[in-house]
Amino acid sequence: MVGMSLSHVLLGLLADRSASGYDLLKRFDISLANVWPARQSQIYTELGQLSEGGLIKVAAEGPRGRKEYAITDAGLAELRRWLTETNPKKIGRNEPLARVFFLGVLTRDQAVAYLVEMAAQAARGSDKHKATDESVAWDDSGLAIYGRLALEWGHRYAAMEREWAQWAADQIATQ
Amino acid sequence: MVGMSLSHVLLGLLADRSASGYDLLKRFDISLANVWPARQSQIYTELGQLSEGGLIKVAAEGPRGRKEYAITDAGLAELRRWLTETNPKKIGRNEPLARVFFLGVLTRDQAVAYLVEMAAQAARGSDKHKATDESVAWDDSGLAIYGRLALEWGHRYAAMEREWAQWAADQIATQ
DNA sequence: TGAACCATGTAAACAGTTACATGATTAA
DNA sequence: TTAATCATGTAACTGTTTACATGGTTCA
Repeated sequence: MVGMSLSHVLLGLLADRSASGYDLLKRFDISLANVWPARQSQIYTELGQLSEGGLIKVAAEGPRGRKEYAITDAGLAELRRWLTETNPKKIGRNEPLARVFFLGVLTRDQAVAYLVEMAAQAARGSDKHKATDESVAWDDSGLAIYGRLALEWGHRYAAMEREWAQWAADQIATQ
Repeated sequence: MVGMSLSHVLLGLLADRSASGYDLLKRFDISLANVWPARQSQIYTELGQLSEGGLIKVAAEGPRGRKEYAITDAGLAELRRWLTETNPKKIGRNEPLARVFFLGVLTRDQAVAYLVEMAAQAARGSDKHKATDESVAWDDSGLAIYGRLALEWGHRYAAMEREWAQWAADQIATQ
């Protein structure tokens, strides 16, 4: 097990259903893009390593060199071990918020504009969430059930950020 | 300019006040640890590169080989350029939330326990924020003013996550 | 027949973490 | 005198991004 997190995310997606690298890439885009982004090259590399390590296997080959991967028993055990016996590291990087610390080097107008833009971005995020919610064909698989919980998190996050950014812009503007 | 983000964060801290690598390391811990963590080795390496690039300079040398860095005019210009002319990438990794997607491979009790622990963690985060707020000697520098806004963000974030996790645990438990 | 999409793979560069390594100064 | 703190630096490794490279299949 080389990559500690992307590898487990891939195991999680394959636990829901077998898929090719290409399928997984698209599934990332609709579900995990906001919490664990991954590039095409990284996904293919990681699939190769997981396969070599016996945590997934090529279950079928299709046209255009398509390889459909399925999780193995060892992979499922590893996924469960990761979820129950290791702690997620909670610290995450947040560039938009990191920038806020340094707005003091700009003019007040520029700082307010930055915060207003953050609020607008959050509002746009809300709309996008709503659209995703309506467009995704939710089945009753575990991934769909928990994916909807995560979507609700995104909804609340966007609302919180919009309100905070409006409040912050007001603090600076009326200071 | 090699590192795109840590380098700018260091410029931002040095714009507030000159400091040594050691000082910066501690300032990270109290202010930026939750939005842009950085290790000692990374900070020292980056300071070397910024210095080589003329964005900061050694303003004074003290005991034990201490080097106090100060931002240069070029560095301040670069910081402003970064803040006003480039867009922050908003996507960030969130491992605790990423794991939520895959709770379907666990038993219901295990999944609920995971969400309850997330709520507890968020509650502990709230307490820690309050403690930080009270312990930090806030001056009226730009960094202090905007740092307080970021602290309020952390406060609201923790409250949102606590409420969401409680709601989510309830959804699964009573399903 | 050409555009859109399906599908995979590698190499180089960059960013971040862990581990190692050293030594001076201060305060109890 | 010894423990805590101050202070810097490098090497190896892991993880991520960008760029390059190739070609098959489907549908209008």
